[in-house]
Amino acid sequence: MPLSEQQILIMKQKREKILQEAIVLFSRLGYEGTTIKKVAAASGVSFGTVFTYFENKDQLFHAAIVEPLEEYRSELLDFNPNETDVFVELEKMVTNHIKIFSELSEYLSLIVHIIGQHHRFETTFKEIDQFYNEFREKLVELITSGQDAGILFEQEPIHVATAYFSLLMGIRLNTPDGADDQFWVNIIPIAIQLFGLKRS
Amino acid sequence: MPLSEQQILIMKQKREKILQEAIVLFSRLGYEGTTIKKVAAASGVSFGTVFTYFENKDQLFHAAIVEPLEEYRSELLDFNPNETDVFVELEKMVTNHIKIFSELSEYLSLIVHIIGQHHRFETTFKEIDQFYNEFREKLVELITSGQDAGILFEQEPIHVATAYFSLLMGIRLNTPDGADDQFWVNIIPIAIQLFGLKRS
Amino acid sequence: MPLSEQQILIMKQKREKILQEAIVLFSRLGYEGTTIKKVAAASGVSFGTVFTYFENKDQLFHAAIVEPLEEYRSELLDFNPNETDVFVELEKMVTNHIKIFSELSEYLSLIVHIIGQHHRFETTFKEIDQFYNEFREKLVELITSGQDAGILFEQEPIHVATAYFSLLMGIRLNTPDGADDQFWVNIIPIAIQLFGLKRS
Amino acid sequence: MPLSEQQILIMKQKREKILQEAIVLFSRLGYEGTTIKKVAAASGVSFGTVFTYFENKDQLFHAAIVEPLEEYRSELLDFNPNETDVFVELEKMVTNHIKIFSELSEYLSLIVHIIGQHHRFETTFKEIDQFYNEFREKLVELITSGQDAGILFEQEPIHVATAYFSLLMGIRLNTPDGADDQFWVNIIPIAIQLFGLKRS
DNA sequence: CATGAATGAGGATTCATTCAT
DNA sequence: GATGAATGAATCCTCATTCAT
Repeated sequence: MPLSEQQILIMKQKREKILQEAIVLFSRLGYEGTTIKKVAAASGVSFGTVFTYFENKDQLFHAAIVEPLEEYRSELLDFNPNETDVFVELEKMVTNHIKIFSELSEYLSLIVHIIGQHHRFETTFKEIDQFYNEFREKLVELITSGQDAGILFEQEPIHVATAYFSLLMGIRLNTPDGADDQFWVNIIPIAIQLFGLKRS
Repeated sequence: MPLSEQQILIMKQKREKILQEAIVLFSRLGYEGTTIKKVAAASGVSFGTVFTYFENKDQLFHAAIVEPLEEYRSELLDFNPNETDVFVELEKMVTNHIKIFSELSEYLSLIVHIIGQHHRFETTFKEIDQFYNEFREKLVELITSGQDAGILFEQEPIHVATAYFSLLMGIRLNTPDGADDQFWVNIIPIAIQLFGLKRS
Repeated sequence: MPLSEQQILIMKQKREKILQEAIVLFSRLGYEGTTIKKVAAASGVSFGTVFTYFENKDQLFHAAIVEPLEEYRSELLDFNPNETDVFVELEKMVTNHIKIFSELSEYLSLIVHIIGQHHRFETTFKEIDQFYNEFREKLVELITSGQDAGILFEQEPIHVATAYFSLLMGIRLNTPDGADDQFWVNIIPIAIQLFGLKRS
Repeated sequence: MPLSEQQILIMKQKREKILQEAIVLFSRLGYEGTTIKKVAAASGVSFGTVFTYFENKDQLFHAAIVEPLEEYRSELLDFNPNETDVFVELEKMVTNHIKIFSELSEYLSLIVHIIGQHHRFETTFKEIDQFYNEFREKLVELITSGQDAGILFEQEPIHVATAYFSLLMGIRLNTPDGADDQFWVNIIPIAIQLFGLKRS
């Protein structure tokens, strides 16, 4: 007797709830600081139920990293590296990225947690690293376009891409969650400078 | 019976050794991942000896963060915000900072560990935050000098300072330990751009 | 709505299947090593179904011991203690017993498991013990017959019976499952010696 | 500062105490039925202390099997297979073996526990099996001597050895701990019969 | 009746901390 | 001061059992 659609939906939601709470806890308390007990309490399920949805703590952690990564991937890669008007595209892209990062909060702490301890979380780290490289490659294309079009100063594109991503991450890391929107808006032109936009 | 000078020296060295190994372990394995036993083994002292020098694990952790911070503080604040030739001072400063950060490695992971989890390590975090503010304030002075002298574009100085520090941290975080010196040299001009240097 | 005959048959078979697999698992893995999940998987039924047929794990365990015991009881007691030709009867009996024990394998491990831990499985142990006594009593009759007839040396019959049963059990226990038939045949005359058969 | 002799002695005794209690518990309750908590309580030490002396439960179990085995090995192998007077040697040996087995009690249940579940305790089982083979080989020598000397009937020696050991084990297994000495004495002549002693 | 999600008690193990030597 | 044995709280995980569907 298979589960009813209703049941399946409830289970999906329960799994999602556990995962969301796990992300928050992992990012605030780290891997060891987060206990299954805490995750269960935060999710409003019993201790054992966490294990119904995730085989073990490691797997929960892995899922907490990787599943949201997929969502962010498309959002962050949503720019056209071959756009003719590089200036406009760049501004649009940075604005978008800043917005995304400003809302990332908890999750980014988690990512940083992994990067900072990649020795420990190798498998998971690799997935992040792969996205990181993908992201930079697409940025390189855009930067090269801009340099070819004479809109950007000549700089090694990969280094610019690295610096740009690092800036986004560093700022998000150094900025308390409560920062107002204006702060993030102010950062936009500063970040754009990294690309070496020629001022007319 | 007072300890001989010899004794005191040996004890100082022992404490220092334990602290150094603790920094490495904490940064690689995180707070919970690091055990006193591991610290003792790495330092070549017995288990109980760690407690002779540090009251408990928390205190050891705190010391592992705060004590090196003092060293880095003076190194990082070693620039003159009122220098007449802002351009030269800026270049010197950035070069110096990049050098420091490129060598920071293990320790910075630790700092990031704390920042990412400031909820957990409040007291320790405050000390880092205080340095962070001090650093930015001094940068603001320099940036303002540059803007007043017409060498830098007008931008909100505090945001530039924030972005600059974030960039340093973000890059160090995203760069594997083995990166060669040339990489870091290449970052220098890109970082300088953040300050809005007018190109002639 | 009463169940159809068909239904009842299917259920009986299902119960039997579960019990058989439980016997195998209990004997290989012990009581705690055997989980309901494993039993369910081995029986091709779902987890909860096991509880449809057996109230709880203890009951399943008890059934796994006791139900086959009934089968073996009649097989093992199938000899005539008052037979005139004790020699023939003895040989027939031992041959039969050896055959039964050689095929017992898994199940006997289980019995031994209980005997070895009678403190834990008291109720179940008593059932085994009762059969043990019944078996020995009937053996005593046969032995007494033989001694009275002057075919067997005088020895305390109950001790001979005890030794005989112990031998059967000990051999089965010490012999790997794969032993060939010849081995078991070779044991027959050796076992018979226990009874003190006068050699002519 | 090394531990004092006094300390070392106390520790040795403590380890021995834990091991002894573990043997009793393992044999009464089986592997899973025995918990570290119970072992600790029975030994009068705290929970964590058990782990000071034994790395984990598996190791404790292994030690509980193997360490006494060494003691019993020499006791059980203490007979001369080349003795001229096989009859005397045989009687002496059996008497000795019966005595040992009668006192073995708890420990033998443990051995049986392993043998009955050799699938699960492979490494440990191998050590027992090795002793088993060693014991039978030495018995074979004695039996062969007896047959060569015309004192024993011709029977396949290895099978006799197997049956003899099985008898010892089976009896010990089927006999409650409280059995009086007389019972064991009575078993001696019955056991000797297995060897096929020619009656004069 | 069959299924399998939910629950939480119980078990092995780790580890910070204490303290006697 | 140095050592490491003793302790037990806290953690992850398993699993029997319940019960809604």
